[in-house]
Amino acid sequence: MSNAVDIRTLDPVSEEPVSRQERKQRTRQALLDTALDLLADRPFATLSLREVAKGAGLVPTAFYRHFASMEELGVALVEEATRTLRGMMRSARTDPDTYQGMISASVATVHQFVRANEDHFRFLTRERYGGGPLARAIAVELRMFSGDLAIDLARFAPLRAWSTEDLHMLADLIVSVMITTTVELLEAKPGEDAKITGTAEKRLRLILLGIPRWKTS
Amino acid sequence: MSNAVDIRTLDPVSEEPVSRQERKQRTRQALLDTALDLLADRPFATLSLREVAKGAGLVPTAFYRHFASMEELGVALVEEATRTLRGMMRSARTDPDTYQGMISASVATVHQFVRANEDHFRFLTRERYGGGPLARAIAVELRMFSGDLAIDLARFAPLRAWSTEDLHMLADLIVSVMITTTVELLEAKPGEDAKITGTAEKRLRLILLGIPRWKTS
DNA sequence: GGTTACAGTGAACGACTGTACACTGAACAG
DNA sequence: CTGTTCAGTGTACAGTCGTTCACTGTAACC
Repeated sequence: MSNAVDIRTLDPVSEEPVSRQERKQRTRQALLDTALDLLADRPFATLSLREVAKGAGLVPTAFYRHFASMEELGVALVEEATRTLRGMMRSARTDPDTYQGMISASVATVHQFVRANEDHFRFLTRERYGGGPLARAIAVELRMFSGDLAIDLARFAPLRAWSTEDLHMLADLIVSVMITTTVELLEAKPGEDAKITGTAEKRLRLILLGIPRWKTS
Repeated sequence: MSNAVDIRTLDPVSEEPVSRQERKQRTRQALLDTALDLLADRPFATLSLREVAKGAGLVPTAFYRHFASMEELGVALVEEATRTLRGMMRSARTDPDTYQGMISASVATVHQFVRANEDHFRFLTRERYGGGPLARAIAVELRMFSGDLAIDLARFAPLRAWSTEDLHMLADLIVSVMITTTVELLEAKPGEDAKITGTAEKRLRLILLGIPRWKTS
């Protein structure tokens, strides 16, 4: 009566016997993946331990072999999505020579990363404002993101003389434009990407136009 | 054994006998109010019909006398919160003579309305990104908000020549700054208000500084 | 080769969920 | 005064929830 399946026969590619801890890590990842799937159209707080376990092909109690609670899985999800976010920031960090080059390159990077990791960005933007501990964890990460951006901005000649407070103000503003753009991309119907990225570039260009006239405090 | 209480004796102020439909409207409002209370630290989707009913002093089944489902209550909540939002927009619509005057007045209005209606703004910002039908309804409302702002902006001399597309781009940018400011206010610890509104004014000032140099398309 | 560690199973629990149904009593219309 | 309307009650049911506990089989260890 057992409908259990020998996992080793499932994937014809990996014939080598997988170690036990490797298998454990795989099911852990399966739990994270199905959770992310289920989160496509609902907030994290509505996920039940049971449906995540079922989605990963597990009996409910087996869940506890990997996470002590759903909240702990949520934290792991934040870490995973955050890794993607940091990857994006690393990709965006270039030393372009012109404003326009910097703008279009940054927007293109955001566009590319959002489209390649929709689940992660949807999760981050959803839960950022959802309240609870996840929102706080994501807020901390975004502040780091913004702080790093401020440091990068400080290297640009027109911003050399700016106070650190004003640099943070500018960085936050840019980040908020990027978040807005991300949400727009995630809610967009197919074919609207070009328009969204175009508007995003405009917004950044307008902001940067104000820089030369700014009197820092 | 009945612990029912004659409602008319509860409030010593309103002695006059209230009509039936008036009473119905009161309990309906009680349902909305307790829902808003419970939403202080969790997303709407986690609210149960039973706890909202209990919070309003009702037996679960009585809930259906007022709303066909929790989702319908959510829609009513969006309408209520949206009314506050429109009130804010109406208050902010002045014809100031200077940029700086317009900026500080607008930020002050946002500050005042957010502090006076924290529940409504928390609900709106939380559910805006929470997915589901509520998020869509709120998104529609915010687009209207942004559209109205674009029309207002069109009256300013420096923006007379701008294309409507660019005006919408600018309006969206300003709205996104206002939303960011609202979230910051709602997450602020006591005493941080001045700093937050100050930063908000800076962000708007920076944006407006770019306007004269903008070449509209 | 015998023993241990441990990922996953399956049954059971008490609490909570939305909803159906028959009801009560007071405000209302005639 | 009489009959109707209807906001609110109480009971009940079928699901789902998180969590417990004793268990099984196999990879890993000595």
